[in-house]
Amino acid sequence: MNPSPTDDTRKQILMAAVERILHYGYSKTTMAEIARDCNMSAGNIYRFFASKLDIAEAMAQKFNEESYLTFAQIVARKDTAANRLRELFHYDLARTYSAIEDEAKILEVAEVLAKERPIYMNDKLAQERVFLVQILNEGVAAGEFRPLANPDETAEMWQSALMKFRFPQLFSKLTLPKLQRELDGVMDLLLAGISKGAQVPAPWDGITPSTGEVCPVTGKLLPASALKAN
Amino acid sequence: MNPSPTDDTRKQILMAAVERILHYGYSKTTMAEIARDCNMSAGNIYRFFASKLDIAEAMAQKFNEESYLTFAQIVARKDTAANRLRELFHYDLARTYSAIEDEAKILEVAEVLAKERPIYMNDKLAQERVFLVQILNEGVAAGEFRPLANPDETAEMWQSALMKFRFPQLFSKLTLPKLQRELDGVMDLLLAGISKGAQVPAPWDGITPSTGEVCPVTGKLLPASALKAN
DNA sequence: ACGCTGAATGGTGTGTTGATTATTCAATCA
DNA sequence: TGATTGAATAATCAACACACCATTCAGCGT
Repeated sequence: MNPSPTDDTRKQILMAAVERILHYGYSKTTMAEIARDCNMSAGNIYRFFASKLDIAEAMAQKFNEESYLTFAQIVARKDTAANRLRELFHYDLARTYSAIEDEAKILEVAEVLAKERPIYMNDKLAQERVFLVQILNEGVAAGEFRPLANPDETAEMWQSALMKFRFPQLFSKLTLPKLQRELDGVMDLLLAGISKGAQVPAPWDGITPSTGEVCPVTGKLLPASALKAN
Repeated sequence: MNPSPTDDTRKQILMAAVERILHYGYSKTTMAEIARDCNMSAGNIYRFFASKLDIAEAMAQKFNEESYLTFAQIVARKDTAANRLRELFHYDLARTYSAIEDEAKILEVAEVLAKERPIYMNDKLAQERVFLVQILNEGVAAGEFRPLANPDETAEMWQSALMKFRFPQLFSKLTLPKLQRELDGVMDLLLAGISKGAQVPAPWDGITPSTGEVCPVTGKLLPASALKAN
């Protein structure tokens, strides 16, 4: 609970690592260098972090927790639920984008983490979903949105649909204004989809009328001429 | 117009290339091998394809055109617009997924093309959008959907939101049933968003009430403690 | 005992060399 | 003359040796 010396050392290591990684990149900074910055041996770092990858994860978590502070502010703000959802996603996009712009090396951390720690990406999404669900529920309670059968699932679907705007690997070469306009467009659709008058589509059974060849397993149409016979 | 000998040769080269690439992968098949299969010299291939990459593109285009045949069938089908949209995306997902499953080497072609020919990916999206716009317009005309200010833009937004389900690089490690369920969930939201009663959200000005620090440039909130001072 | 070091280890990058390969083009063929 | 070849070229790839680095742990110091 209280700041133990262990926590301090952990923080010190993390700070040294962040500084070096932001400057030289993840792969170019070595455990020995981080240790030297902290006046300790490389081996000793392992008493505080199980691996170099865990340092990257802690770094990302720190970055994300800073976002969560703002997310919390946005959630608490006196505004419509729709506006708060917009705020939240726009804030996230702008922050991630500018982080990459002026700290290009941070992209490498994101890539390493996405490849080597896919579970962390899921955790991150789950953490963020808490804020989304909160806003969604308030929007429903306020009569702004239609009743949602499963708000947590709705939040997941939002994340799915907005994936393009949340992962640097996917947008790093598009311009921010273009991304912002597109994000707005998708959110228009999603917001309309949970608006009061929206008609929830009937569950779809996936059965396809028989025109053309039908795959016996999935019931889906096959192309008129398949690359390969099934 | 008529099948000229030039077209025949082109087709022959493409067929030989497809066979080899599907079996050995893109990088492992050489122009010399393709040429040998066609009883010609490697140099001669360049009279029919400007580069090896163009062969990959032609291969992808052929694969996609097979899909477009089915897309056309789906568009022409007697069903609700909503069901046809579902059909179309489910068909595309299932076909792409199974292609990767039983022709793993095809993923390499997709990756090479995405990296070396990003423009082709845009073309592909534009080609597919034609089908989407058609269904959207019919849905509006039939009174099934609300009037759409700009159907082409709506189609773009759909593509944006469904990106996760259309690019093998993004989903190759998830299971098909999981993907199908998630695709349905996102489409539920998107369909509700264009349903008759849906309320189009008011345009958003992006101005944020002043709580916490505000970035002078974007007007967006900064995190309580930023990684780096601006 | 406990916290730490620094040498040992295995795996992973890196640089170099020698093929392979995509691509071009002057020369040949029909 | 137009279509095709195959040698020439420059770029990329593969293999090898070597250095480097993340990670471990036996032992030292406190």
